[in-house]
Order: sequence, then structure tokens, then C-alpha cells
Amino acid sequence: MGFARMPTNSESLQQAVLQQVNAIPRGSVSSYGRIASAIGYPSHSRFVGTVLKALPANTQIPWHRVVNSQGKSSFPLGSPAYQEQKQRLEVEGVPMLNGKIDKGFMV
DNA sequence: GTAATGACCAGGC
DNA sequence: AGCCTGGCCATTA
Repeated sequence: MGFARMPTNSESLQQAVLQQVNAIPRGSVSSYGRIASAIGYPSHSRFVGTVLKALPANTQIPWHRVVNSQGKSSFPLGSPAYQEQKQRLEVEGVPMLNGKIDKGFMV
């Protein structure tokens, strides 16, 4: 008898992560840890990063709305990904200074 | 199979 | 504010 896949496999977790990221409202920001907690796996903050890293360059998922718990971008200052994130956030009204956004924008 | 890696986090200093 | 440490856990080598 084929065991139905348990809901703890990484595919469902990945879907859950993407769903959460997708749910972040425009002009707001969340964190890796918050996403992890939201899907019921508070110790999987690193996994959230793993999922976002695997996204294709042309994705519609708003990965730019995810920063770390300190409100800082995970990318090195000045790197292409950093510039992209900063620009996208500022278009939405979330200023980024020195790689950091105001925590008041965090959901 | 083991070892290293990383878009993390909380706490300590 | 910064830097370090230990813990975390899927992915990758």
C-alpha cells in the first residue's frame, strides 16, 4: 500500500513558504523567521532562505519583501541582488538605508 | 554514508 | 551600534 506522502516533506513546506511570501502585502516586509513560524515550523528560518534562493530570476514571488529579523537585507551591500531589493522596496514606499529597513514596515 | 554550506536567529558581550 | 557563539536543519558536495 502506498503511503500517502506525509505533510512534512520539503515539497509541501516549500509551497507553504511561497504561499506565505506571496501573502506579504505591498509596502510591507516580513522576515525569514516570521515566515517559518507562520507555516508552523519556527526552527526552519534557514529553509525559508533556501527556498527563496532557488527561485528563478523571473519569478513573480515578492522575495524582496523578505529580510532578516533585524530588518536587514541578506545580500551584501552594493551587490546586484541588493540593488534590486532596495529599488523594489523603495518603489513600494519602503526606504532602505545601508541595507536596512525600518522595522515599522514589518508585518 | 559523512562533512560542509547557508537569502537565519537569539543571546551575550 | 557591532562582533562572536551556539543552535538550527534542508541542501549540497
